[in-house]
Amino acid sequence: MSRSHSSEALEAAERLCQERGERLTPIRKRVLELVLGWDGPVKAYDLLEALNPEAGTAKPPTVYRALDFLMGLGLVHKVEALNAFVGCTHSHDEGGAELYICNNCGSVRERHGAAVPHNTPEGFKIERSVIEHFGHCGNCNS
Amino acid sequence: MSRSHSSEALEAAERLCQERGERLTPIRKRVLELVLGWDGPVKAYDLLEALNPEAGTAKPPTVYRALDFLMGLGLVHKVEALNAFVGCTHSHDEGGAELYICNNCGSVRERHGAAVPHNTPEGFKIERSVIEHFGHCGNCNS
DNA sequence: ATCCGATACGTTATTTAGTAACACTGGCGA
DNA sequence: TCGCCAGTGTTACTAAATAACGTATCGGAT
Repeated sequence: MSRSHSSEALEAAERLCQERGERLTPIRKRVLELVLGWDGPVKAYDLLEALNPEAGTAKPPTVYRALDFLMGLGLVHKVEALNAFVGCTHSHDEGGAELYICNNCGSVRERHGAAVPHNTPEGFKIERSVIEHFGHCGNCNS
Repeated sequence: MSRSHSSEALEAAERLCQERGERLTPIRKRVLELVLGWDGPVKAYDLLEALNPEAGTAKPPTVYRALDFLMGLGLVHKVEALNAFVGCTHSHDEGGAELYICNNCGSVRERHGAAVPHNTPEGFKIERSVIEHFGHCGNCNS
């Protein structure tokens, strides 16, 4: 399960913030750690709960604001079909990710770059794509 | 705006139900009509509202049940990123649709068949794909 | 120094989405 | 005619997300 070292991702986050003149505040950092360390996609309210003993009594806006910020940086993606969030270690530059989500173990694999639609309607200019594949990963269907 | 004749789609729905031994009850039919006739993706609670003067006081389960049924038949798709629903006139057989949604006018175009991912993780078996492109349609970006 | 504006965070409340659980009904086959 | 069952009604609740406004903190300009 995507439990890759989050420490390097955190450093990447720091760097990214520097570059962009953004601030990786304690809350944002903590949320990022939680998302990265989570076993599969994580719900906002689960994050909230995880956040709470340690951060007083955080409320929904707190976690949603942090998530929005991190998504803006491309460090976190939302899984639209699950209303859940996944961390991203690639430090890619924009251009939506393509997600492969295992229904069995919850693991998420991420791919980038243009599974270019072959069949775009005449004149349609794509600005954002949501691409989420659900199924069974190599471990779970063997 | 996808205001194509819904009458033929309704007939197709009738046929489909016959084939499968399902029943296109008044509520289901009415919901399908509403979705097909709607200007762009429609929210469940807007359907509920539209349903209400005419159908007594429908409650959420009523509309969600109808939508689930219609999705099962492939006559309605959910736009995951919007928590909204769109009608489908293609009478295709399964195999998730690929949606092009205009951020400006709300129109939705639908495509089928395999924008086959070029980059699937080793061993991953896809069972369901959510593919939603947002941007501007030909009418709106010209 | 201190004032200012901007950014982030706290807090309350509300809206929007979706489902669980159970009761009722009407048709249809045994 | 009995009993099943799919469909619907109904109540209540959980989950997801945001609006609106108040408060704190930091950095730069005066």
